[in-house]
Amino acid sequence: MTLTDLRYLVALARERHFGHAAERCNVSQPTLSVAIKKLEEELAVTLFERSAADVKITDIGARIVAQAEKVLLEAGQIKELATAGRDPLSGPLKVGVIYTIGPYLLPHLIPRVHEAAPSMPLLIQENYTARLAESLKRGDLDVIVVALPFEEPGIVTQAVYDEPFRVLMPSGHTWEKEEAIAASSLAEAPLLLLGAGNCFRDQVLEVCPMCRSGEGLQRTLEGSSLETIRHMVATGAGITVLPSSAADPLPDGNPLLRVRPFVAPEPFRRVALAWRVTYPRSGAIDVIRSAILASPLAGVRPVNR
Amino acid sequence: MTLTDLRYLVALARERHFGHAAERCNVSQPTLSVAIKKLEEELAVTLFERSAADVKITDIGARIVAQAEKVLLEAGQIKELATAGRDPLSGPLKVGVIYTIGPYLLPHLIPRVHEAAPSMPLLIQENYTARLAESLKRGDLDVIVVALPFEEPGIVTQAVYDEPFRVLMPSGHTWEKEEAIAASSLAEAPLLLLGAGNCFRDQVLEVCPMCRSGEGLQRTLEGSSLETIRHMVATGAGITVLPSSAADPLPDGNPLLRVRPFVAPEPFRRVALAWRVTYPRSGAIDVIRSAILASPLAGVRPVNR
DNA sequence: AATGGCGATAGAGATTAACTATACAACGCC
DNA sequence: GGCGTTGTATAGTTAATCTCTATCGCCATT
Repeated sequence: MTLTDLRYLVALARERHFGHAAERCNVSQPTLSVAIKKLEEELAVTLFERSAADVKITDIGARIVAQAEKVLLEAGQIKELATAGRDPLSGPLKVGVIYTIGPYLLPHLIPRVHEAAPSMPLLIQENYTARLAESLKRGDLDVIVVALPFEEPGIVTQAVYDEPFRVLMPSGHTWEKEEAIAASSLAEAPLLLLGAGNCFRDQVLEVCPMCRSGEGLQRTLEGSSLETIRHMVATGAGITVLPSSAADPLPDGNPLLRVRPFVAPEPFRRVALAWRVTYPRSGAIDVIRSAILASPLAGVRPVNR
Repeated sequence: MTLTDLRYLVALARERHFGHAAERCNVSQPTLSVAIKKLEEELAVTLFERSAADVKITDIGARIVAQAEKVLLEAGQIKELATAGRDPLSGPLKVGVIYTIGPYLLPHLIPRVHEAAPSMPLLIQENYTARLAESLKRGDLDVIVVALPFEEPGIVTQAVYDEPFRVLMPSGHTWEKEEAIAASSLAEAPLLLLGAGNCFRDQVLEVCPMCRSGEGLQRTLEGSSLETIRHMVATGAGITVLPSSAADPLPDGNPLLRVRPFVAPEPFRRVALAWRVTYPRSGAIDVIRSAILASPLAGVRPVNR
């Protein structure tokens, strides 16, 4: 029993004439005859009474035809689903973003994606890189926004932008009069850092290797966020390093805080998109990338692909 | 897209492993691989993300699989319908009976059929032979009970029983003292007859050809029934001829009526079943025949097949 | 760098589906 | 009653499709 057989069956039930039904199915009369006969043998029931005068459907035949129509209808739905699903910009997209990017990127990203792909709602999760990577590999996420380096088997990445780091200090700090800060000097001040698991923490420590050893001078704030640290800096608890998208939007006239760049070469992080090599909706990822690049993130430099 | 493809699809969605899914479908892994690939091409959507680690279903794939399961379920219903319909004794049987048999046969027939084939309800219609024949050919009836001769293209008949004719007369009639009545004498008395269209009327006139010409002596009662005629005979309006199944059950002590046989050779009618040569439920017809023969119809003689 | 698991691909063989041509059955017509 | 017409079934051939075995290639792991 195949869907073709069922189509023949339904056609014959409608036409009550092998020749006409065959014509409607664009096959020859013997083809349809044989198919019906085989179907009757397979089901071991007589579906039609053939006589010279006409073709009559049996009671059981009529019931089976009705069921066959239902099958064909449901099968047609598959094609409809496929047609509807063919557009990579339709259907929800599950996006993951690391904590140190989300709050600054998403307010810009979301409306832009909505405009570019109105029927692609975003399901967003913020988390650590490691957690995002796991979700991505499991299929719980479709694409994630992380900082490089990021290498995972089966995952491809595409750099989107570079983002320089800034030094954030309280007003009145001794470095306030400097134009730019040298990375090496970070070890001198109490440096407030995010907890382990945040890649940004590691990147900052890489900028200033001495900070790692100069124990006591840096303080790790578990379960915290950049915003929390910013407030702590404002109270004079220490200094910190922020990505430009988090640091630069601060009103320069903020009475309690001062932002300074690093001396060249500026340390920076490279932000990238990552997805499974096998992920089929590349069009959706393109939209995300474009929307990120269209977002006004302070200080960032696009990376040419 | 075939039902087989959909079975492969559903299996793969369940197993998330080409090899295992193929095994479950009793085919080789390449067979399943190719089938899925072709399905994806036909639908122009990616249903699964393949990677070394595992097989993930896409969102659109999951929706299509759900739909495919629905299709397979409905298709399975076809087999169930066929299995249920394979028994010729299941499902209603549309039976036609001529007016001069119905009232005497059906009260016996119906309970016997119900006992022999409980899941075969009878849909019964009484009518003239010509009307029954038409309905039978149209397919509105499955089998009819008529008197022979009955010849129609595409229709087969099977004699069931012979039924002798009786003379019915009011008490006190001059023939009351006769043991048996000669057919030729019928022309002498006012003979009450059914209206045109009833085959029994023609059969009676054939028994007594003189009645046709002896005008005035026979009276045609249009729109009447044997029972009505019986009552008229009781009032002394004339005599009539009845089939034995209608005449013999009359209590012989009935004060108003007398029943006499014809002198040999007794005239009789041959009652038969008729159905389309193409009708597939011959088992159902056998049940009807057996039930008729098991019915206690007064005076009838079974006809060996 | 080697290995093993897993899906994709290639090529051969077998099955099946379709066609054309024709047989066969039934009915209607002359 | 023979004959033509109509309509379905059958035969035989060809083509498409399905499925197989064998093998490749990729990737992740040891």
